[in-house]
Amino acid sequence: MLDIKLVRENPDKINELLKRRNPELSIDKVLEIDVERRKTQTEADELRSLRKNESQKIGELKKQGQNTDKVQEEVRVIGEKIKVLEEKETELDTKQRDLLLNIPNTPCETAPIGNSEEANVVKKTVGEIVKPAFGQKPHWDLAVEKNLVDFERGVKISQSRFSIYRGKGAALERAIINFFLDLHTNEHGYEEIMPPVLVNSAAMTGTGQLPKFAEDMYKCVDEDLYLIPTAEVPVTNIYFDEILNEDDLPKCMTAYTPCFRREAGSAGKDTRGLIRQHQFNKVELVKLTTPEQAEEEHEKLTRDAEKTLELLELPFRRIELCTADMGFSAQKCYDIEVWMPSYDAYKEISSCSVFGDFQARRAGLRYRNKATGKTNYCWTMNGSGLAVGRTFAAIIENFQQEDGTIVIPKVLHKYTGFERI
RNA sequence: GGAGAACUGGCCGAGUGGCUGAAGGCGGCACCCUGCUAAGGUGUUAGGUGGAGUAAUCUGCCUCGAGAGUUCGAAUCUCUCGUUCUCCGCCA
Repeated sequence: MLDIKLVRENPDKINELLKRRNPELSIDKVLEIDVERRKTQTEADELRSLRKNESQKIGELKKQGQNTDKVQEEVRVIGEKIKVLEEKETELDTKQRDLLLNIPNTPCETAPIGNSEEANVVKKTVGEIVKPAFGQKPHWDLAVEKNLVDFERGVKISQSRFSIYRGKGAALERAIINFFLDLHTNEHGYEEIMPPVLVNSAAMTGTGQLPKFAEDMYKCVDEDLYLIPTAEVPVTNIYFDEILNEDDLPKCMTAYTPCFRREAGSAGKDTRGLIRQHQFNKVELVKLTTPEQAEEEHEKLTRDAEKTLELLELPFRRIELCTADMGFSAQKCYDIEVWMPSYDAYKEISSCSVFGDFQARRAGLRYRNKATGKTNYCWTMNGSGLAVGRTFAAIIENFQQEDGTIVIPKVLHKYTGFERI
């Protein structure tokens, strides 16, 4: 959620930044309501102040044993007026909040400007793309052939885009998860978190999934609970409505969870294989930082995610997303894309975003500034490190041999217990 | 699911209708004292949202789990909901 004070003070700047995302975005409507809201509040405040003072007088008069009927009646009338104003206040307040909740974050100044993914900027490319003479099979064929993933029976017990890892496939998926977690906790200094995968609407609102993206999530019928679309939601909200000490920042956390997405708008896209499933495994990285730490910590976080691919020896590249391609809550975002032979292209495998205080304002994540004693909103950022299923797909596609076997990357051997499939 | 108890500032904890945005303690911060990474003293320290001012700062209002109600006036009384603890029941 954008800071209303900032919006009020720099309306032109905010509008300009928002329009870099989408020319239709504007905060004008919010500002209109803001003016009225403040006016109403001032009126109500004055009346409340009056009531308070008068009520206090009644107390004193009663102590002196005087009759207070007349004053009481006057104050009662004031109370009625206050009630009317308070209703208006609440209404305007809600309206303003609703509008703000549906406005995306402003992209940072340096984000590449553009109106489609064409404008994304490649920042670096790592590893060589080897196109073997024999021609690699796409992972959806290879995984079925080797009985690593059972797509058809997954659909039978659930629905389309749900699948079953089995045998060495399940072992490989588990190995990747463990490898990621071990690397991030032991080498990169993250705390491992194993959070609930069902969370309430407050948490979903805190990280920006609600109210705008309600139709993309699975929701419990009888309770205020949603299946998480990413571990970002429970992990970022761990400190919901808390005030942290500056000394405790940055908070670096990593979590493996299954993730659940309805993929409402993507019918027909990536229907084959593991790329776009309704349920998938992901190891997430989340950091809560001060604004000063944010840039450096984001670079580190992105490198931490990239490190996993380097160790797996998968070719990948980092791109910086342009203003139109960034997620709702992000102000800056790097995507890491891994080489996928079946697409003959790089495919997104991790998104490392900085949210500024956009999420923290929604989630009430604050810290106490050591020098001034004042509280401040944290900055939040996250990145998947990485989508496990996509990593799985990349491994079996990139490392298949002419003889039909798949060579497992060395770093995984101690987790899988086998070196080839 | 049923019964009882509880929910107050960063934390602990007083507070049963006006003098309480809230005693006291801990923790934090500042300064002082002290010859050794100890102990002590003094002061300071909630959040939100408005208004005035270039600013330092001054000032109104709201907030004692959430919401509704009673009242001239609610942390304090009533109701609903949530959460926690204890006991009972149920349990793939």
